[in-house]
Amino acid sequence: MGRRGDHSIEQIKEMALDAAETIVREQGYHHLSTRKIAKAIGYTVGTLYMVFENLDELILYLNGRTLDQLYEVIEPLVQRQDDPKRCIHEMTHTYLNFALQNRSRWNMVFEHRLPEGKDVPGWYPNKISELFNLLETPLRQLHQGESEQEIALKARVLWSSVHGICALALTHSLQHLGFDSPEPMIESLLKQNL
Amino acid sequence: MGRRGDHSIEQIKEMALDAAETIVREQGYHHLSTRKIAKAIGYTVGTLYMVFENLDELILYLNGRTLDQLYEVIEPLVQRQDDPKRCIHEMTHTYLNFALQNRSRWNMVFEHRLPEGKDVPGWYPNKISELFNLLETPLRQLHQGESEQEIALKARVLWSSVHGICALALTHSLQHLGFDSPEPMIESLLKQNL
DNA sequence: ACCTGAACACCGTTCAAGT
DNA sequence: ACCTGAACACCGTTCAAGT
Repeated sequence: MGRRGDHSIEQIKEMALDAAETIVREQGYHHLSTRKIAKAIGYTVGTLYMVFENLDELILYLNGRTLDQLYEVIEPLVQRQDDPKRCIHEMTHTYLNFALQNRSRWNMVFEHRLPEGKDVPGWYPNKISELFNLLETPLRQLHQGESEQEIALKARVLWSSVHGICALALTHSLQHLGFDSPEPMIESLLKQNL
Repeated sequence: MGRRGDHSIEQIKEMALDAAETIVREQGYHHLSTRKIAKAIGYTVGTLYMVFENLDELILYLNGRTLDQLYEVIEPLVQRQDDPKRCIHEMTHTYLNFALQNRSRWNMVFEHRLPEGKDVPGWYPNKISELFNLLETPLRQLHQGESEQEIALKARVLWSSVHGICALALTHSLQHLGFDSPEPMIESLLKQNL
C-alpha cells in the first residue's frame, strides 16, 4: 500500500485537528487518541506522525486554536473604551461563558502538560500573553498614573483570579462549596479590585 | 496460586497508597499506573481491585491525603488571632509553598477527573470545604459586621484567586508572562483584597 | 477467602515494506 | 515520496482457576 496523494500535508493537518476537536468536544480530553483521530480522517496512525511530531504537538496546536477563538470573542470588547469597568465586566463574563460552553477544550488547555524537560514553543505562551494584555487597556484607564509594570501585574493577577474561580466552576467543586454559579464570585472579585 | 494472607486489606490499602504517592512524587501523575503500584507492593494488579474499586478511587484517596496534609500545615496558622491580615498572608504563603514543594501531587488534586456521570463521594468536597473555611476566621475579624454569607463568599473568592495564581505558577506559564515568581502577584492580590 | 495469571480491549510510537 | 500494517511496550479492568 501507500502513496495515495489524496491530500497535502497541510490538508491532513487541518483534517486531523478538526477531527481531534470533535472527539474532545464529544468525548472529552482523556478519550482523545491518535487511533481515533486517524480513523476519523481515513488514514492510519503512521500518517499522523508524518504531520505532527507526536500527540503532544497535535494537542498544542489544538489548544492554540482554542486560545485564538477566545481572543476573537474577547478582543472586540476592548473597543468599548468609554467605560473601563463595564469593559472588564464584559470581558470576564465572556471568558466565563466561553470556558463553560467549551468545557472539554478549555480543560485541555489547562490540563495538558508536556513531558518533563520538553517546553512549549514560543508562539504558545505568546498567545496567552496576548490574552492577558487585553486587560491592560481598560486597567490603564482605570488606574491612571500607575507604571506599566504595575498595570501588567494587575492584569495578570486579575486574569489569574478569574481563572481560579472558573477552574473551580468547571470541576463542579463550587456546588459542594455552597455556590451553584460562579457569577457572584466573579462579581465579588471585581467589586473588590476595580 | 492465591491466598497468602500476608497482609490485611487495610494494610494493602495503605501500602498501595504509599507506593502510589512515591510514584507520583518521583515520576508525575501521568506515569502512575496500577501495574507499577502492584509491582511496588509485591502483589498483582488483581489484588488492587480487591481493595479499591478502580484506579480513580485510589487516586481519590491519595488526593484526600494531600488535602489532609495541606490542612495540617494551614490550620495551626489560624490560631494567630492577633493580626488577621498577617494570618492570611501566612496562610497563602504556606499554601503556595506546599503547592510548589508537592508539585506533582498538587497537580493531581486539580487535574484528576472522574469519568462523566460519576461524582465524588461526600467526604472529598468536605475536605476542600474545610480548607476554604479556614480563611473565614481571619476574614470575619477583618470585615466585622458583614453577614456570614458574605464572609463565606469572600473566603471562596480569595482562595480561588490564590489558586488561580498558583495554577499558573505550576505550569511555568508565569515565566512566559514576565514573572519568575508568584509572590508579587499574591502580594498584589492581598493588598487589593484585605 | 484471598490472590494469581492470563486475557480483553485499549493506548503512543516506530519503521520496514509496499506503491 | 507517501502511506500502510504490524510490531513493541505499555495501559485499566475482569475473572476463571488455584490454594
